[in-house]
Amino acid sequence: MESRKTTITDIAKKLNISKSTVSRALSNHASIGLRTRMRVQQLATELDYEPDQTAIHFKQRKKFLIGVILPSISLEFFSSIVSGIEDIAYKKNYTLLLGQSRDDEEREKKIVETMKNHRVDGMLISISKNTTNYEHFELLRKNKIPIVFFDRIPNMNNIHYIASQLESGMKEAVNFLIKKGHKQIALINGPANLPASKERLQGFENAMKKNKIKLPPEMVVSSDLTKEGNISATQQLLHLKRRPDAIIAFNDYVAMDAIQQAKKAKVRINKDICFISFANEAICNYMDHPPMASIEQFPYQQGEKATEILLDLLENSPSESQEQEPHYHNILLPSQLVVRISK
Amino acid sequence: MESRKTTITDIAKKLNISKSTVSRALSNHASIGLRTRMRVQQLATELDYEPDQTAIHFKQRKKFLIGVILPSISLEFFSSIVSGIEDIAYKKNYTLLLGQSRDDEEREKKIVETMKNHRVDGMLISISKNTTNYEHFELLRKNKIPIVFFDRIPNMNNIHYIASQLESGMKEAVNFLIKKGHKQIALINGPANLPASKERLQGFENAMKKNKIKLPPEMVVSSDLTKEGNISATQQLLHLKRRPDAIIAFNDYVAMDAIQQAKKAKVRINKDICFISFANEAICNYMDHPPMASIEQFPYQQGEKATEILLDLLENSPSESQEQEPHYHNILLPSQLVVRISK
DNA sequence: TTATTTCACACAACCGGTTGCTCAGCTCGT
DNA sequence: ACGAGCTGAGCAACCGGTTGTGTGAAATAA
Repeated sequence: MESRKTTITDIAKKLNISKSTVSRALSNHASIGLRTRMRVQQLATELDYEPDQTAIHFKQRKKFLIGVILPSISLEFFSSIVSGIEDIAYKKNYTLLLGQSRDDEEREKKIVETMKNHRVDGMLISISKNTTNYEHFELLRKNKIPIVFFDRIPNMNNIHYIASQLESGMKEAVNFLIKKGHKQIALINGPANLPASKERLQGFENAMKKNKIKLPPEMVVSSDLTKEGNISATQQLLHLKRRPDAIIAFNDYVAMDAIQQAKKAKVRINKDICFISFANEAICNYMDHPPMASIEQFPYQQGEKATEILLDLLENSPSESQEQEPHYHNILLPSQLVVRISK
Repeated sequence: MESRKTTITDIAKKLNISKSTVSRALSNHASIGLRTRMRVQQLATELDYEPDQTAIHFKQRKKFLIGVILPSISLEFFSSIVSGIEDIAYKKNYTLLLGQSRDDEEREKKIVETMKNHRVDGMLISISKNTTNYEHFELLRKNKIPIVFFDRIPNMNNIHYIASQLESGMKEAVNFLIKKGHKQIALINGPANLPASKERLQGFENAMKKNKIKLPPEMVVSSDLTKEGNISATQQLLHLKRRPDAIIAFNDYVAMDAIQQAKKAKVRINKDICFISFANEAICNYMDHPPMASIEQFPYQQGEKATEILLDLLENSPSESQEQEPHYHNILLPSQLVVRISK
C-alpha cells in the first residue's frame, strides 16, 4: 500500500520539522544546521523521495520543454535536424515535445495551440509547405513564447531563423556541371511559395548568368514535392525539344523520382543526363545510380544551432523586455557540394 | 505593458466576484446564475483568457503527456511508428515527449529519468539493443507509470508489449524461396540478445524443418546491425564453400549492405542470390536491385495499437489498483511477405 | 406567517514545492 | 548584566486553477 509518491511534507512530518526546512535542507541551504540537513537528506533517500517537477515548473513558470514542429520526421533531413536539436537540448536538461504537421496548416495550428497550452518554454518550427496564414505564430509572440524557425521559414518580419544558404551550394553545383561540359542545365524546383524554392531559383539564375550561359524558361520546372509532382516535372523536361544534359533537383527524393523516370525513358544516368540534388541523404548511397553530386545542407548542425539560439533566448529573455528593439537572429548556414561519383 | 497572462483571479477581481465562481462559470457549472456566467465568459474572451494547463495538470495529477523512447527516428521503421503513435495520441489530446536512446543504455536511462520527473502519464518504449539491465523500467513500475513496449521488447515478465509476429512472415518467405527452387537459404540475423533475433531464427529453423530442408549452422550468421557488422556477416556467407542461393536479411538496411557487398563480388542480385528482407521500407523502391521481397511489419499500425493500449491503461488505471492480477497486453501483429519483384 | 427548500455565490483548502520574513535562543563583547 | 549579532528553524504566502462546504437571501410550501 505504499502507493503515493513521498512528498516533502511526508518527510517534514516524520521528522517533526516544517516543510520549508526540508525544502531548504534538500537544496543544501546554508541557513539549515548540518545535523538537520543530514537527517533530512538521509530520510529522503530512504523514502526514495524525488521532487515533483510539475510542482516546481508550476511555481517557477519554467518547464524545460521545447516544442518542435516540423512537416515529417520520416524524411532523413528532418530526422537529422531533430537529432541535432535533441543533443543540445539534452545537455541543458530540456525535453522535446514533438509534433508533425504533415504539411497540413490546420494540423500545424492545432499543434501550436496544444504546445502553447502546455506552456512550452520555446519553440522550434519548420513550417508546413501549405502554411500561408501566420496567425498562430503571432499568437505565440503575444504569449511571449520565443520561436526559432528552421529550414522552412515563414515570410514574416522580425523573426529568428536559421536555414541553409543555398546560393553557395547552387553556385558550386552549376560550376561543377559546366566544368564537366554541360550546358543544358535544368532545375526541378519546389513550390513557389517556399522561400527555399525562390532561393534555389535565384541561385541558379545567378550562377548561370555568371557563367554566361543562357537559361531558357522551360528549363525550370516545379513540383509540389509529391511523387506525382516529381514525375510530371521530370516528364516535362524529358519531352523538351532540347533535352537538358543535366538536372538539378530540389532534393534527393525529387532526384530519385526523376532518375527513376529517366531510366524508364532509357536515359543513361549521369551520362546522358547528369543529376545533382540537394540534401545529400545517406539513402542515396544504396542506389546504383544516385545523383552524381548533392548539396549537403548539414541538417544536424542546423538543428544544433537553432537550439542554441533558442536556449540563449530563453536564458536572456528577462532582459529582452527592457530592450526596445530585440535582436533577431537570422542565420544562413553555408551549403556545400558533395561529389558522390567522381567518375 | 499588458505582459502577464490573464488569470482566473484577474477576472474575479474585475467583476468583484470570487475565483471559484469564475472557475465554475467558465465550465458552465449549473450552480452559477446565467447572468454571471455570461458576464464572466464575455470578459474572459475579451481578455484572451486561457487556462494554464500547468496548473490544471498539477492539480489533477494528469498531464496528457506520453513519453516515447526509441533507438532512432532516422530509421523509416521507427519514424512510421512515431507517426502511428502521434495520430492516436493527437486524437485524444495527448502530446508526445520524444527521446532517442541512440542504442545507448546510459542515455536510455537518463531519458527515462527525465521523463519520470516530467511526470508523463505513460510511456511507449522500444529498448536500445544494448540494454541488458532493466532497473529503470522497474523504477517506472514503482512509480505507477504504465509502459507499453513496442518492437524491441525487454526480456521481462509482466509487461505490456506489442511486436511483430515474425514467424508467419518468415514462413512465407521460406516457402516463397523454396517455390522458386532455392535450397541453400541463409539468414543474416541481428544480435542474439534481441528477442527479435531469436524469433527470426526460430521461425527460420521451423520453416526449414517443415520443408524438410537441412540447415547447416554456417548458413546463419549474425550482425550487430552496424554497417561493418553487416558487411562482415555478408562476407562470411559469400566465402562459404557452398554459397547460399538465397539470403534472408534481418531488415532492409542489412539487406542493402549485403546487396552492395554481393554486387562487389559480382553476384547477380536476385539471380545468383535471391534476397529477402524484413521491414519493407519505402526507400528500397528507389534501388535498382532491391530485395526481391520484404516482410512488412506494419510499423504505423504497431504504433497506433501500442498507443491505444496505453491510453486504455491510463483511463482504467484506477480500477487496476484493486485488481490483484492486472491483465498484461501481449500482442503480436502478424507480418506479411510483400513481393517487390515478381520477375 | 413561519418553516423549508432552492438558488447563486463566497470561503477556504488543496496540489507540492519555494521563499521572504519572523523569531526564539544562544554567544559574545563591553 | 544587557543589548547586539548570529544561527537554525518555523510561519505563511504564493503559483493558478478545482472543488467541498457553507451561507444569506429569495422563493416556495405549509
